[in-house]
Amino acid sequence: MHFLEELSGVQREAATTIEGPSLVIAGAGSGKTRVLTYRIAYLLTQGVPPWSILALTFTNKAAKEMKERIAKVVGEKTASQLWMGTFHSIFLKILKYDADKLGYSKTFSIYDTADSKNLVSSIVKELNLDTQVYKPGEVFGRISSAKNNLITPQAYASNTNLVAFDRQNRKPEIAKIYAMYAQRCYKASAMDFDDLLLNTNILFRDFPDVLEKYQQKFKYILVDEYQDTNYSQYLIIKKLAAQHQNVCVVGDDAQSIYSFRGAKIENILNFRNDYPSYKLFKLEENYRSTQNIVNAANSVIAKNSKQIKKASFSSKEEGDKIKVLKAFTDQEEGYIVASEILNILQRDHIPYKDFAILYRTNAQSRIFEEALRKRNIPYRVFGSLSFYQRKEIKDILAYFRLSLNPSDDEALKRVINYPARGIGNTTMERITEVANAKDQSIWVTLEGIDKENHGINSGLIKKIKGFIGMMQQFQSLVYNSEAYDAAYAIAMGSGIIRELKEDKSFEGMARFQNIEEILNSIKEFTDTQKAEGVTETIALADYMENVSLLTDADTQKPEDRDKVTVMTIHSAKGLEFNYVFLTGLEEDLFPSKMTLTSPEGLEEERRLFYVAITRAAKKATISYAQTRYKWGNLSHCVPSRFINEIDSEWVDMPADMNSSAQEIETASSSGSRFGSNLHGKHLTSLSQSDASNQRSGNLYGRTTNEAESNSGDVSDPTSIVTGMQITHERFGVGKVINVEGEGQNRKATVFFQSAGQKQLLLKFARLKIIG
DNA sequence: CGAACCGTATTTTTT
DNA sequence: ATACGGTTCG
Repeated sequence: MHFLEELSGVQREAATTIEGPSLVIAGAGSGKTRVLTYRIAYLLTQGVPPWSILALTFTNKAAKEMKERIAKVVGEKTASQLWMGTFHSIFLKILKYDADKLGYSKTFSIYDTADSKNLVSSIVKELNLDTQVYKPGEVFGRISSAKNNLITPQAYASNTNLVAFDRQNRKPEIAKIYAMYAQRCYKASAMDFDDLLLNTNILFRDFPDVLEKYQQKFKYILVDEYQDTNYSQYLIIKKLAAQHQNVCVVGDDAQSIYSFRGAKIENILNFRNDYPSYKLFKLEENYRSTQNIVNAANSVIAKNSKQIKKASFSSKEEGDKIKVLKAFTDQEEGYIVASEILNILQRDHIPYKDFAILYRTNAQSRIFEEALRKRNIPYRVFGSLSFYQRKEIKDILAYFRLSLNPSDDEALKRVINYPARGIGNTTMERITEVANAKDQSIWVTLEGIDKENHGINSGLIKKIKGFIGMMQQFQSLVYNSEAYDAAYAIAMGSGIIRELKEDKSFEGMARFQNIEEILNSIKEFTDTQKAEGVTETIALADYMENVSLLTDADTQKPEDRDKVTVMTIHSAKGLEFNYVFLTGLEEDLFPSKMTLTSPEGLEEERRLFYVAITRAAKKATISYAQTRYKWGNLSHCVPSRFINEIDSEWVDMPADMNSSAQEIETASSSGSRFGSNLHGKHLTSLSQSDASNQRSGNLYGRTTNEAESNSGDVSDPTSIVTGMQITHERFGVGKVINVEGEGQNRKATVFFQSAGQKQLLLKFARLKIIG
């Protein structure tokens, strides 16, 4: 058990105290993954069979990495027999086995968020309700949080609080929508993400023998990121652990950032009440980050009221202070961050993968993508438009789903007229109406289209029959062929391949490649399974089970190994990087405007900030922009309160933290017309890293004669208007995006081919109009 | 039915 | 800015 030597005193105790309930409070970077990994390895070396260990992680990636580390200690074969994965994937596995007990098909589908919202939307329309009032996303949110609190439609309708709340919000029909939604999912033999947990609870409640089977099976239960479990998850664990009580939960209340998904920080705070005989382990030493980073993070989180007391500290070097970068525009923020990365790269010769750019919202990714691409810095964006959310991927997966589960109405609606086969909206509306009236799936209704045509003409019936015939072929394929063969036949037979091949546009070709990629991944999946010793035929159903809960963070291609990571703070949870750029630190963006309605909301944003900054091992850099495009127009930004909440001891502020409005004023009233470094600085305000800018700080500092000798110069600022092409004496060709202000204060936002977006005070700008 | 056009809402975070 | 939904015309 040499591996235990890699653990510190507390870590080792936490890893080897295996009997009874344990609560491990693990601060950021305190080696909690290591503790979990070695605890499992330790259990295995003590003779505990791998299949009696249940380890629940927050992401597939975390599970995969942990499994690999365990495999190194105990061997591949043993590690592969562990029950380790996300809540959703583990309970999907359990539900697959007993789905029929709950009245679902064994090949039930999984509705992703988009499917769920579509279904809600069609129910809202069906009930003749206003979609402006009953916004699908919002209604689905209500449904989702009800499910995560184990509130069934019946319970919802009779819960006076919920009903009163909805009535107050002028949405009294939500209970009804929820009931219909649940019914439709059930009829379609489909579960949404929340159902995977809810139905597990129902299975355990209604089938005590099943519960007992798993209670006995799982002698040791481990839960990672316990602070982010919701009530539904909490109860599953409680039930499973009831017999052996060998439950070890690991978490950090300071890193609870998923309350919007129903996570209850109370779960970790109340552990002591649920398991009074629990043992507490506090991992307080941060082995990841420098002292400066840990101190800065602590100084901010101290502003929160709800927390378990712990003293997080670092014994590593002091390190650099947190650096704060100010940018004039969002574009410039991208430019500065990219420059800074390039600087460090050139100075230290370190790999790209040491860097991460983090932000609050996915919408911010584009600017960084552009900036990195311009500088040829390889990067990988996570989230935003995940591979599995792309239209073509969802289309082909819908064919697979419908082949496996003909009741899957959402899949059917997606594919019946893609590629176009002349079965349009009117027809589908009619069919759907009949299906709903008869309380049967659309598929069954289509099958019976002959007998009672519902005002559908013979041409259409022929088309529908064609579709049915095709799907029936696919249905037999998925059961009788290997996964890849079936998938390939469906891709061809459905006409998807033909459709995409015809599209010669750049996007069309990309879509075609994506289809190829998914087919390859199926091939890869079957090959891996075979390599792992599975001898039966690998069917498409096996692949679908595997793929339905994957996110793009789970799929790393070899060529992605050394790239700058670009992602939201939420997805960065659990990861670490030497250099972290925490961007968009502006009020209403981070903290997000949506959260500022409640103190709890702000506290969660603060925890998010804590998570973000503690991702950094060596250095954390914070940036904000003074202006940013929101919904297509320029808006003014105020630096985030979180910047000021960092104890000034641990942070390097830019010389002036003024707002841009004040600066413009200073600039125009500062007297000297030329040669003012101040103007050069604030108008370009590029990074310290851009040496050429620094040196040409007085770029406007020409003599009047020189300037006037240039006959094309703009002498009258009012002659600059939006849309005009101009050249700037240093930035070159650019296009005027926006002009605002009057007289001396007139300024223009200009997009330059070479330098990106700049804001220029026209009074000082040397411009030439070229078109 | 389907392509083309127009208007509007969208940006919180994810399994 | 853009994507999506709804409307209109061929």
